[in-house]
Amino acid sequence: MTTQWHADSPIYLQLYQQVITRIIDGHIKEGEALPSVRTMAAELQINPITISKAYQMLQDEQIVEKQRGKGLFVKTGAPEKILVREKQAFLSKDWPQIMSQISRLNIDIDELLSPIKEEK
Amino acid sequence: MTTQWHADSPIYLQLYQQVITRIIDGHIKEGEALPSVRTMAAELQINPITISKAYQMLQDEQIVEKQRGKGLFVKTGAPEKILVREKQAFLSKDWPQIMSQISRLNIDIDELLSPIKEEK
Amino acid sequence: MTTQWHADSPIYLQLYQQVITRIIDGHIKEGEALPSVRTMAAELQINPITISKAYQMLQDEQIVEKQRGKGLFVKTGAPEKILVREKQAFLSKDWPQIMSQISRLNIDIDELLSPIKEEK
Amino acid sequence: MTTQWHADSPIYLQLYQQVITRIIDGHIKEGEALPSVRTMAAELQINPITISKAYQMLQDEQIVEKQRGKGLFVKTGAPEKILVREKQAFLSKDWPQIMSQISRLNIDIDELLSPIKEEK
DNA sequence: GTGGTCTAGACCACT
DNA sequence: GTGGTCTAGACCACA
Repeated sequence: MTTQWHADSPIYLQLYQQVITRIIDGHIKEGEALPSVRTMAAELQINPITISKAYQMLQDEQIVEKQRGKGLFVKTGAPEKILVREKQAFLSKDWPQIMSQISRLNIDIDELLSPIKEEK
Repeated sequence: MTTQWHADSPIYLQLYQQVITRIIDGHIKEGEALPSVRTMAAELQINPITISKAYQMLQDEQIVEKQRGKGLFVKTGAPEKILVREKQAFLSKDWPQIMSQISRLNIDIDELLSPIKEEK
Repeated sequence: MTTQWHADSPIYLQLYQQVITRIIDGHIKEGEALPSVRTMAAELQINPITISKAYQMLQDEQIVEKQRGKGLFVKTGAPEKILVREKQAFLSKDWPQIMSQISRLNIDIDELLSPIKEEK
Repeated sequence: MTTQWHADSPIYLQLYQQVITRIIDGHIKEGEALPSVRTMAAELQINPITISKAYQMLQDEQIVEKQRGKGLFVKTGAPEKILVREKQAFLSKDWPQIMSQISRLNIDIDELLSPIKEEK
């Protein structure tokens, strides 16, 4: 997991989001283990506490579970669960804001989408 | 200017964004004065320094100019300038991220847009 | 006296400096009157108090004197007096700072002066 | 960093200028950290917020970057960048004014420079 | 009246 | 430990 951090959001959140993404897209599968805090910390050159914070969030949200002495494992059903949750969040929170932003800036939606339509 | 603050971003930034919005939509016009720091502070029940911080940003970005002893005034050309700047920012930064998010979550674009199409 | 104000120094100081300059370069001569506060204020679209402040400085420095009921008049000997004073101030305060700035920025003096030498 | 404040410009600006100077002259090098806000505040007997204000300017100007939770570090390339910027500012803004001042006061340039020539 | 600066002290998020 | 934000209250320069 190679990464470049951007300054605007806390590292632990960026890391959290990355793990989420990798679970959704199948890079990390149900039942698989996450890299250990130490491994991760070494690889990403990051303070272990920061890693822990991200991992803690994943536990709090029931996405991974701790197996004592072994590490953290992706729970069964987690990928779908995440996908559904993120979709809902996007549709109910992000998208309305995006739409209002678009109309506020007087941007033409069709123009935004034309490149995509062409792909079809 | 009635307002409800949300916790996730600093007040001075929210205030800054609000002024920007009110300039874009024409509530505050070119050459007009912003409400004085003290007025604003009293009205919004906020520390004057917090207001100053927002106003300072607007000066730094050449959106507003100080007339010594009189107050802050919207510079001529500012509304268009802001609009262009925000549009560009949206198209080059926000929108690509939104698109990648949409494809990442495997969301159907037509579904997103159906409510809008119906408006037409 | 047509003028464009710049924001970085107070108007009354800019005005003061202008009068000084016009006395040095002979536009306003010994014994001549300054435009009245009111005239000046109307012409420059400036608060009369601001004009007064500049005029007061000129009185304090014995450059002009009040003739009751008539106005302010440039004292005899004022032009030379100013010239000497400003020269001294420049040589003892400004110039040393300029020199240190030049060396700090590692600027070549000859390069600065080449355009001038050519004039000769 | 020992300092004596002068009254005519705000402390945070003087501090800002000092840091700039120390970066140009190599006392603070690329990649190095600035003294922490608290350290500086204690050392200079100044309110931390005042320090922050100076540091904020340095960030806004891309001279220094924040490493979250670690402190502020001089960006690579910053020293040259600053030097170039300051030189340009001097040549395009300060120097012309100086020259006009010199001619206005009818000062002989060679006389100004004679002490320097002798150094050679 | 206007905005700008500074202090003292508190609280927060991040690493 | 780091910087960022906010408050309450004071003082100043400017018009």
